[in-house]
Amino acid sequence: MPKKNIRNFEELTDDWRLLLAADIVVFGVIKSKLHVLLVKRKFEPGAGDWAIPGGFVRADESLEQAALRELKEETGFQKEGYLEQLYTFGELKRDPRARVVATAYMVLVSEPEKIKIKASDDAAAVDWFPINSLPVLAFGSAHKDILLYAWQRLKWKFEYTNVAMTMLPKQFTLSELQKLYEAVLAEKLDKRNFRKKILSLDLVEVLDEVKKELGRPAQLYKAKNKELQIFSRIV
Amino acid sequence: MPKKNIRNFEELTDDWRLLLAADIVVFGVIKSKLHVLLVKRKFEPGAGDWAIPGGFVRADESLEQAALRELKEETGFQKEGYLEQLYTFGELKRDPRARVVATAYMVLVSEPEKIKIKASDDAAAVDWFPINSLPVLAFGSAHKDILLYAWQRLKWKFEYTNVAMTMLPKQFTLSELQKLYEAVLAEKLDKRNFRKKILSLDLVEVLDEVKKELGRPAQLYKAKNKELQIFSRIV
DNA sequence: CCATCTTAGTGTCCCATAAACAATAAGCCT
DNA sequence: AGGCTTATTGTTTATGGGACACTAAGATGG
Repeated sequence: MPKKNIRNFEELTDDWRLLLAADIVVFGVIKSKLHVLLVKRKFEPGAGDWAIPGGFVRADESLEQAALRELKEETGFQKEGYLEQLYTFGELKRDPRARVVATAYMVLVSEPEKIKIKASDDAAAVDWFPINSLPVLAFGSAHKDILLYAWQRLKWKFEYTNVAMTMLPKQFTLSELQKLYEAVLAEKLDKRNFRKKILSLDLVEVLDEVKKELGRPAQLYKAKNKELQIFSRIV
Repeated sequence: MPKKNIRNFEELTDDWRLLLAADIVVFGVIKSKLHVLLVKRKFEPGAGDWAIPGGFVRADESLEQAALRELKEETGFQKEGYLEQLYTFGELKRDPRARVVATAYMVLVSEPEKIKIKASDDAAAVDWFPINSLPVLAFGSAHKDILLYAWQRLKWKFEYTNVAMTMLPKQFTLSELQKLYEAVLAEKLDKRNFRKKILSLDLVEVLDEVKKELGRPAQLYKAKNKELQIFSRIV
């Protein structure tokens, strides 16, 4: 029977000893498909399987710092864009080595193809995977559950906030914005209703440049406000 | 400089040693006002101040188990009703004794006046406080921030889900349901629109009993579905 | 230069739901 | 019977979401 409580910190024993991990789900859109960044584990448990980047939180850093440090260490990329805490998974037996509790974060990046990623010493590889064709993941269903939870949250954020602005380059066309929404929500949207809504919410600002590609040139816009705003409903 | 990573669990040193706490915000409505359950701390830090019930998670129990165990130990009441994880607060220097990370939970109870609460050995007192007239709280602004965060979340849940059903007795009148909404949202609602909405969402079932008090007797209802359902908007 | 291809851009109608708003009903008490 | 208290019920208006198809601008190639 463990001690009833901890009044003096020196009483701390193995009864309360656990590790806290920070896992980071990184979302980016590549070729109009939503992707997540995964690392191939080099060591046990789960060596050879793909996993969400993450690692243990040190006693002298905040949870967010730990999440971003691990991301940098494992994938070589510096945070840019949006960071949000998702959920803390605290069931027993997530890691056979010890009691581990994991707090999951979500990071959104724009133009993932331009980000240089490279596997660290601890990872055998780093790569982007389409959210709907994931490889075999380590840690049983735990990491897959986290990914699907994160995707759910991301969909919600797209429907009710302007968070999409953090996944776009400085300049973009309304068609690009719509393709981003369609990639995240995994559904087609009506072009006219979409543009009407975006413009009426005053999310974007017209630039005096156009983007010329195949077809009629498209008006370029920039985000009017990158701070998170919550709306009643967007799409 | 700490070690770069933990490959063998035996390498665990003080660099990764921290305590995980579970704090539980308990909401109940008393006399048509939203209240929270607090404990008066008997020991340092914050002895004499009021605080959210909570304590450290043991290595052999899940986060939820820890939250409910601490609630039981500190206030003497067994969980009943709704439990939801809120957020994990991981900044440094929350507790002067050691590095502490805290995961906050929210519990909703019906008929709080009927619940017997009693201070444990570790607490000097336990009591309910109206959410908008809180006492001086321990841990700087940390616990107050958690309470306000929890209240925000609760409001959202009331607007978009049927979670209110978990805060009602088995039988209730529509006026009682409306008073519950008004207590949580801290605003007056239109009686006709409210009843129309509740009935159209099929949240309740008519009983063949009425409640007689002062005035015209009121139809009694029961919840049709206590499982959490999400709607586009309720009130 | 004209036809064709490709993507950008635009407006209307209908329906469902939100919001505002007041009179009647049922029981109790004196 | 009249007055008090709380319960119950419907209509109108305004707003926003959802469905829907044609025109515009530039590029290319015959």
